[in-house]
Amino acid sequence: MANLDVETTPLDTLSQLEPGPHVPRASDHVSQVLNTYSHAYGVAAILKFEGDDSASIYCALSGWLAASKSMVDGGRQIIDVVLPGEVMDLSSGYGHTSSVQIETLSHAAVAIVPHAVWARLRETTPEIRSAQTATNAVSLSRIFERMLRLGKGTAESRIAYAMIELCMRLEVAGACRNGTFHLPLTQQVLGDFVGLSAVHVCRTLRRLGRRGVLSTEGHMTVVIHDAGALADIAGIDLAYLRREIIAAR
Amino acid sequence: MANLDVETTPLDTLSQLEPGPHVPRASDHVSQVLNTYSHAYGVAAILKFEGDDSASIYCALSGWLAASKSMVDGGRQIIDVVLPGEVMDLSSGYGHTSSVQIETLSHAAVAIVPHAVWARLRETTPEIRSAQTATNAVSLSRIFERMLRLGKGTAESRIAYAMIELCMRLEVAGACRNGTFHLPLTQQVLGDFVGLSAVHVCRTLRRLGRRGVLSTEGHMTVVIHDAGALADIAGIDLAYLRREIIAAR
DNA sequence: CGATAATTTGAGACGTTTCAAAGCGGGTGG
DNA sequence: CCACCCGCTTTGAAACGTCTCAAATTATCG
Repeated sequence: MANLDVETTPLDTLSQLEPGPHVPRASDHVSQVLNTYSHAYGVAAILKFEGDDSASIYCALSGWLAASKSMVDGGRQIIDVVLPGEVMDLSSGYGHTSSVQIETLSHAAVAIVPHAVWARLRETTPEIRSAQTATNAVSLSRIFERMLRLGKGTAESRIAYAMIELCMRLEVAGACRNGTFHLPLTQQVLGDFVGLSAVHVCRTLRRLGRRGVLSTEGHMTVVIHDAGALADIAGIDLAYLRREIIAAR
Repeated sequence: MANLDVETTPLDTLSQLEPGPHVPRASDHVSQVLNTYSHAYGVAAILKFEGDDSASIYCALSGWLAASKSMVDGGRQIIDVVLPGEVMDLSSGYGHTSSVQIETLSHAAVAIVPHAVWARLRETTPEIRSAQTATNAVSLSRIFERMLRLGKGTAESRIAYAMIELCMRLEVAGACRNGTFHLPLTQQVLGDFVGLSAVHVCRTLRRLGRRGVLSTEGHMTVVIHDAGALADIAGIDLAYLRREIIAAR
């Protein structure tokens, strides 16, 4: 957690990236810019501390990022995760300090683009502009859904919701087929995301497993068997949620 | 909670409003626009349901508003509150549907300004533009702080944080002096804000009272006696928090 | 002043956390 | 290639915090 290995070797695997809708595959120019500012990181590398100036956007070219906050007594809450192909723009329009810490959850290639550069890109590329507007909106909606379950909501509904949300988002990037997807997270980290202890994440996951709703294989590969039941437990309507938290293409 | 009394009598008490920094007292033009679109509501009036189109901004001229979400089983979480003089712009830049419900927490005069109008106002009034940018940033920071405590954080730290945040925000509007301020909220509503049951809000408030950290008078008038102790319980640094969650003037 | 809503307090149930120990599993170095 | 080691998962048992239910008290509003 105090790891800070910054192997800032420019990444040349960018072309392998299957971009989500937020990073239109369109213009080579965009790819070029992302490539220029890309860096490779190990697991749990801290890209930015809370309180640092936030003057860049973060695009996960591969791997997962997290924006988190911590309490003095050590507890950590993950505010949002950034999946491959997604962009996190903390400072939508202001040059303030960051109220969250940015870190990698897995090995990751990250494009850290200065705001000035990104703004210029946005001006010259209408697709980027509209995509980002939509992205900001759905990000907020997702945070609100999670917040609702953090406040009112059992362990089961938090886990169920998280699985549904991550599945839907990964589908966009083609990283989820037939309800099967891999999470590069330990149960500890998943707990930091949904507001539960690692032990209770384990128990909850296994309880859902015993009921046949989902199953896990190896290190955090999840298979959703009964999406309807999972949605009931999460307390959401799948179609409504998709409209709410996935950016329209 | 199902109340929907819409007494849309245009409000002429606007001039009484002591505007916060978000609504620069400056141009009469702004006041005029707000006045044009202002309506008076009773307690618990629902201004917008979750899922409705969101094509307006909400400015609390007097009274408090809340943005909330509810679970199917009835639990409600208040995502954010809007204090007198503050503006809530859900759809910063997109014409989507709202992912939250907007309602009044008290009697309130609310300016509901269509986006098109507000956008024009923003273009012609630089102060509005920059104020709104700053407002958006601090709103997010506050939500993140609350989210952290919703996930990790005891009842005491949630209540303590809420009191500090509300006190700081009310100071801006001149509605808090020497740590004394009034909350137009029942303990039930406060519970919906901090993610606790009404009963536990009561217990926590009284426990803090017994320790001499704060006291309450009548219906939710709060007096903070020991801000330092309260900040410790909330797990924050007062100076840092103020920079983070209060818009620079 | 009476009706109604909100607060306060107690007691018990429930869900989650913590602590602890026992199984995997994957990676590394011998 | 095997054995070891370390981190992650799994499970149990007990402690803790919060919720629910219920009743008494206090405030508010008409």
